[in-house]
Amino acid sequence: MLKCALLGFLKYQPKTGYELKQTMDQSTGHFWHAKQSQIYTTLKKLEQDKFVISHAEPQESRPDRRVYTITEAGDKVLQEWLLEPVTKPDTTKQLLLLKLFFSGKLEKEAILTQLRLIRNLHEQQSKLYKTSTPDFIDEITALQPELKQDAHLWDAARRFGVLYEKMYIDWLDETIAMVDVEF
Amino acid sequence: MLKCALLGFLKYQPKTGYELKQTMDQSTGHFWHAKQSQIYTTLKKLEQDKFVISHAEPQESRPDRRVYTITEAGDKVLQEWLLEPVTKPDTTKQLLLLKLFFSGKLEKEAILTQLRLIRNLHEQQSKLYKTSTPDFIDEITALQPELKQDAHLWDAARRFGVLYEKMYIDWLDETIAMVDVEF
DNA sequence: TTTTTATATATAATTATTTATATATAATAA
DNA sequence: TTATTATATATAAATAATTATATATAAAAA
Repeated sequence: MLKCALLGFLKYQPKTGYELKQTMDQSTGHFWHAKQSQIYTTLKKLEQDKFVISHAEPQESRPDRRVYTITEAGDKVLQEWLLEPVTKPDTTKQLLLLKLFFSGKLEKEAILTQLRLIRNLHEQQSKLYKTSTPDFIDEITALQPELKQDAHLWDAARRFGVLYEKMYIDWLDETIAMVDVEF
Repeated sequence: MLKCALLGFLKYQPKTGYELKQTMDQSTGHFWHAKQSQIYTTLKKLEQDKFVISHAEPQESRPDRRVYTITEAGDKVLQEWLLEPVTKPDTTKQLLLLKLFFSGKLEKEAILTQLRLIRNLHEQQSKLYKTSTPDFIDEITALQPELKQDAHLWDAARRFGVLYEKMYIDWLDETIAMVDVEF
């Protein structure tokens, strides 16, 4: 799937591995991420498959930038992947839920400490999504009107993050209250 | 992490790989899962590490059952893992969000089809969580009063599933309406 | 002035996970 | 009666992902 994600970004414009890592972290980071090493190795595979081509751009006093460009074949697999229906809900792995599930014999304070720590993390995460929707879409549309629909979908993904963090914090508060009463 | 999950289950009682797979699917399935093959190979590693021991139970006309029991060393690592704080929110991978993110150039109907399909899946998933909380806890507590706290935590995990599915469907409805207007 | 951050790429080693396959039988459902 | 589901374990092969490491320089911050 990372292959398709990288093709998706390269469809907008050619990029280096370094730039792809940053773009991912800043845009899809909250629902799709990859380590730097995985991005570089996946770009190599994509080039072997002829879905991207690369060229080196020399720089003074730094390693060459290797810029990747999507090919027609790459564009085709991207398009096919986008149209392929998603047939099952994602099975996410939630470390906190897993630990909590087995924590019945822990002391009350150990559980509450765990929950409060995670609450802080989600509180912080929640703040990252504060930009308001209309502003964001207006800004993009003013500069690049051809990206209007893209901007709406990017914002939908952001809104997912907003709702998710709100839900998570609500659940934590409910759960903290429950542990406080029942343990 | 699967290692710790398996130890967590074996702490309650000895189990076979087959039973662990079923127990996982039915309990932690919505926030932690594993394929059968991974469970069997992980059990082997756990036995090499002396965190579990196994013995074969002969059966007529079927392969022997291999029953795994947690050891003292295994119990210790489980305990340590449970107390270790979770230091970052889980970075989940959401295939639908990833596709949607790159779908700005697709036709309106292609996007709506994708979103409606997923909505059905989450609608179904949502129904799996309907059991009411007090009933569930009462039932377990009546039979095994020593599991009262465990039952409360298991139910907290279930409630997470309920809230998550509700949030997801709300977001899908919002997003479907947006695509309907803007595309 | 020393450390950190940012710019840039790359590989090795390990761990985690999935997919596919093999074997074998009994009970149940179509 | 035929196909599927449930019971049971196990390995091979492939893919995905993480962790660690190496190299090199400039700018900015502590």
